[in-house]
Amino acid sequence: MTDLLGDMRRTHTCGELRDGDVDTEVTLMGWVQRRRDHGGVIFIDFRDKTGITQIVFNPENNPGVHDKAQTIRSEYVLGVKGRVVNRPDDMVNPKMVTGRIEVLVDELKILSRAETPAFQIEDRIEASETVRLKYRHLDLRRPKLQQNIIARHTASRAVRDYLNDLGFLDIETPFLTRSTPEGARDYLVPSRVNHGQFYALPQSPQLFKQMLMISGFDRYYQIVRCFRDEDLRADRQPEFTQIDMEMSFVGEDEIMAITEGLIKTVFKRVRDIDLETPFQRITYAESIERFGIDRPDMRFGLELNNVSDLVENTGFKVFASVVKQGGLVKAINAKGCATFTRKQIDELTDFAAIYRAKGLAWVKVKADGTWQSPIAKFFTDDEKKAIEGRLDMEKDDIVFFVADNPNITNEALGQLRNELARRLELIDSNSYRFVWVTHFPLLEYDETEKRYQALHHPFTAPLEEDLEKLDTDPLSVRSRAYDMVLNGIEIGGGSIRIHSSELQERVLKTLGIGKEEADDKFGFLLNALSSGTPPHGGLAFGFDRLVMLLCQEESIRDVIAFPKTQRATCLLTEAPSKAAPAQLQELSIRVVTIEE
RNA sequence: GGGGGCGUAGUUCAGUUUGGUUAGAACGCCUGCCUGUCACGCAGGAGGUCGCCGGUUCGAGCCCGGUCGCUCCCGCCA
Repeated sequence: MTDLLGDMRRTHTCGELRDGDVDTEVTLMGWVQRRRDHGGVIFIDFRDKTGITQIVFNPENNPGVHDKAQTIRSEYVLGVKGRVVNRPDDMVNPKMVTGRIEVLVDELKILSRAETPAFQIEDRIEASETVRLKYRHLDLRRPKLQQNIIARHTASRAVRDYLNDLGFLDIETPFLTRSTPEGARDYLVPSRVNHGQFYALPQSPQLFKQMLMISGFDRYYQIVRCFRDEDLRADRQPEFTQIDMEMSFVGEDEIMAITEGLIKTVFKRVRDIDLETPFQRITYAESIERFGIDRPDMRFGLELNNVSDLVENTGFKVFASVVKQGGLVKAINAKGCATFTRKQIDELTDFAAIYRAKGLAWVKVKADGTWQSPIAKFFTDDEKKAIEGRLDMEKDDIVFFVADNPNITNEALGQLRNELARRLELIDSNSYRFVWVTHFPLLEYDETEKRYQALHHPFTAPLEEDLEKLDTDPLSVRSRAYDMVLNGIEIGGGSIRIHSSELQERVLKTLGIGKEEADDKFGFLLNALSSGTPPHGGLAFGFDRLVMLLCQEESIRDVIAFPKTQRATCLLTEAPSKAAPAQLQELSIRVVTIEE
């Protein structure tokens, strides 16, 4: 079985032959998609990553080859040599781009036999995620996944071309690095030569890229793997890829312009879609006010309205008491949806409850303009009139209210807005609406740890004009952070960084990180910051998410060649696995079970 | 850590509400026939630890308890 290939070499791919190739002698290599044996003539759909060409074995043409072809089964790997011929006029297959031709085979090499695959290699075949991940090598043969992986490559290449042309340098940063206390849980790697000590895999190259700016590299990028040991989602994997960028001597406007150009280039190259730039910008405060969440889907309306001031003294105690305790009452008007049934309203109430809303009040406007609602009796005519005016309520509308603390009201109603849009089919899946969300708060208060935390990360610069409030009213300080949001999904985020060691120490102090701890954990950064640091900032895109949206997939697993399951395992390799005792011995590690 | 969905032939599923003879269908697979199909067709056939463990029962795919796996979501995570 040595050198089955012999001197046979591929001359064409399975997706490229057309009318113009008729009478050409060609050699194709690929996999058997499907075999149709008519007793006499045998047809095979012959597949490689570029497409499918029908190859034909005719006993009149070559009896020996035809006999051999009878043993061929699905997923066998073949090399075939033959002549491109036109199909008879009434046998053209308009569904295939190669459907006007076929290859009449003279020479056949069975390069590899194959067990019957666990599932058929076709896009229309539905296999469970378990089966697909266990046989990932087969799943990856399906045309859709092949297109996704190729689109990923095209996107990656477009990014590199674009940034290289703008003078960005691709610089690698360490994977074996230091644990940082802020942010997500780290993946740890034990050190053999330093017993009892651990590296952390990077959650992002944040500090290294800032160090590179301090070193004078000006413009840096990297398409880089990052690691976070947190629970998974459809759009979250424990290892994921970022387009990581950083620039010196720039402000928000230059970073946004360059990254808009980047996204424009990627959409053009991968999907041939022309995006309009610059993208719309709104502040965080405006986003929360109008959409309830910081990643608004701009493809539809259904905006939120604050009615707190109108119901502060209403007879409906739930609303009044929420407002008096500093909460918010906000509402959405679903125009013309008074036809919603009790069941539909209950479903929406359950939906809001996922986001901790304790209830979902509603009002239908009847044909005569009066309210149909369990809470109608609590409102005076003046109050009703004021609410109707604020929400533009007309007959056949239904309005939903959430009353709670600001976080819950905004989140629950913002999510309800998305859900209503899905149910009402207001979303055009072919539309791409980008928006920058700017001026995020610098800090948030962590109730469980009783301290402030950086919303973005501790190196984000505060807005100059808010600096004075850092000590007096830290939560009102806005930052120079920005997110790029596409169709309600955050695809990238970044900020202008702090470039003075004094300000950095001050922010760390506000975060409850004292001088000693700061020196221990970020000493190298503070030291570097005081050695001549250019103003700088950057941004990182979630590359997997971006490709997912480009490929119109629902899960990033479908744009990652070898993804992990929700329990962070790999069904193909069965990672993670136990370490051999000798390995643990070398690392000076003993595994014990700690009772909770 | 919590909530929802799923787990039955190689694959996708039905069957579980109301426990009862030999667990079905489609696709795939195997054999035979078939010279123009392209989701080829026709005839026949093989194929099952009903995820796993335990319990209830004369009897469990079906009821109960536990457990494992896949998945969606909340928390967590940018």
